[in-house]
Amino acid sequence: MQPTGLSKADQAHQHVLKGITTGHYQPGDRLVLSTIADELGMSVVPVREAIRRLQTDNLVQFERNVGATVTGIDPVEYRHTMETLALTEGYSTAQCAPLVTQETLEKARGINEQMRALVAHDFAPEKFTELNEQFHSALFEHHQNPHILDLVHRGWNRLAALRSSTFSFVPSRAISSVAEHEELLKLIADGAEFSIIESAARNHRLNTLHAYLDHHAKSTTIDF
Amino acid sequence: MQPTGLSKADQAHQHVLKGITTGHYQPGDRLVLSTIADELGMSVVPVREAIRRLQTDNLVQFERNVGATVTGIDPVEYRHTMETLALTEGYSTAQCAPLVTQETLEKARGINEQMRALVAHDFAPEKFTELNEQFHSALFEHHQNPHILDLVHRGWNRLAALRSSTFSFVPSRAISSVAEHEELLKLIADGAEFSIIESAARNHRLNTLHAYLDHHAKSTTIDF
DNA sequence: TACCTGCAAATCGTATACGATCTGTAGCAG
DNA sequence: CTGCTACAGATCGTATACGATTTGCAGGTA
Repeated sequence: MQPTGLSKADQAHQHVLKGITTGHYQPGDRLVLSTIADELGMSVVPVREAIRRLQTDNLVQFERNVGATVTGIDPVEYRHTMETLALTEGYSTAQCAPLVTQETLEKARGINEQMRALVAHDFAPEKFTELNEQFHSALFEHHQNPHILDLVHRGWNRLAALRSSTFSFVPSRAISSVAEHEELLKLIADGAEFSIIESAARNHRLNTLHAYLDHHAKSTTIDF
Repeated sequence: MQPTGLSKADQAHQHVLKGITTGHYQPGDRLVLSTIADELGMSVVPVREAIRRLQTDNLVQFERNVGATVTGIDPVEYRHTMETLALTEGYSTAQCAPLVTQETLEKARGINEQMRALVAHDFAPEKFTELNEQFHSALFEHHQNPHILDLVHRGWNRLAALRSSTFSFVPSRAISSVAEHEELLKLIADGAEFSIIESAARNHRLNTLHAYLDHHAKSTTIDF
């Protein structure tokens, strides 16, 4: 075999992570160690390690002597995740702004135009969310602080796992989102100062969150 | 035995974490699974899990088929850690500000006075750092978002592990620090708005970082 | 019917055993 | 003396086996 193929624990990690993000494992599903081990043709030990890694990312809940379940779409959890992402991504975007090249700027504009077209014609929440991630990735991906970059990635992973794309529930938010993207790009292109860009990027995400919360408040009586 | 004592993996985790924060394990030390397992009278499996957990917190570095070492005092890592903590703690402090009770405020003032006394009389960096953590904990501990609170805690853990208390290298920073604490308390007591408190708390930590960087730049020729 | 008791199945937690990989060193060739 | 090779020790990676805990259900009792 290859001298440095991934360790089995890594394989298991990727497998389960993919299963969660693609929706093969639905929130609430149980993740039985032995079952997954059989599927991958390995013993339970590496699988166990993979599950625990996912646990620290809050992608699965783990109860001792009972087992692991995929973390559910708890509205409270959604709020916490979005808030954390607003914080980290906002900072990250602001700090990367001076480093954004003309080329990257163009790329981001292109993605945003695709999003605009999608909104106008046949809106598909999943595709929109995917483009949305690409758009933001382009703006923060070159962050110099690996810790913060890692936090941003974890946030996106968690959102993907929740599959609770706000745009599914609140399509109208997509329009504002595209407009805010354009504004953000303008700020970056103009070389706006750090705090301006940070709060723009942060509020952009918080606005999406609030759109969801407003929508949710109308469809349930439970206040959270 | 107790029906639900900690699992051995948890015991191992706590043991090694404590070893790192207390300095029993120094940065750069190797953490050999079998050795630790013997010390704790358990097999290597739980120890392995504990080490990997510490790895995701960036407290140890792990190389496949080689082993784990305690993360060293890399100035670059220190900067990244402090920057991340500035971000998360600043936000956390700002969001908790409206919830801070009169009682908590008094407690924080008391701690800060102890710090002031320490600076005036026999300055001890370790004690000062400990009080510093207590001071800030009081202000953010009731944060509603567990994700962010967790990030703050991880930051502090990492700092404790690095043991690279800025105040050891730059004692003069301690004086400014106490003054900034007082300012921060005043802002909270006066009910200053969110962004004011956030940037005050963030900059307070960044100032400590910069004090360290300036000091370090003078004592080495390596620019980073 | 409602509730308690006890057993059995499922599942996780850990120990032990063995194979895989890396690192350092001793020995040999040039 | 220098550089390469081969071997031995150390350490991790994983499989297998067994014990511990939880859960659910069946059966009995009030």
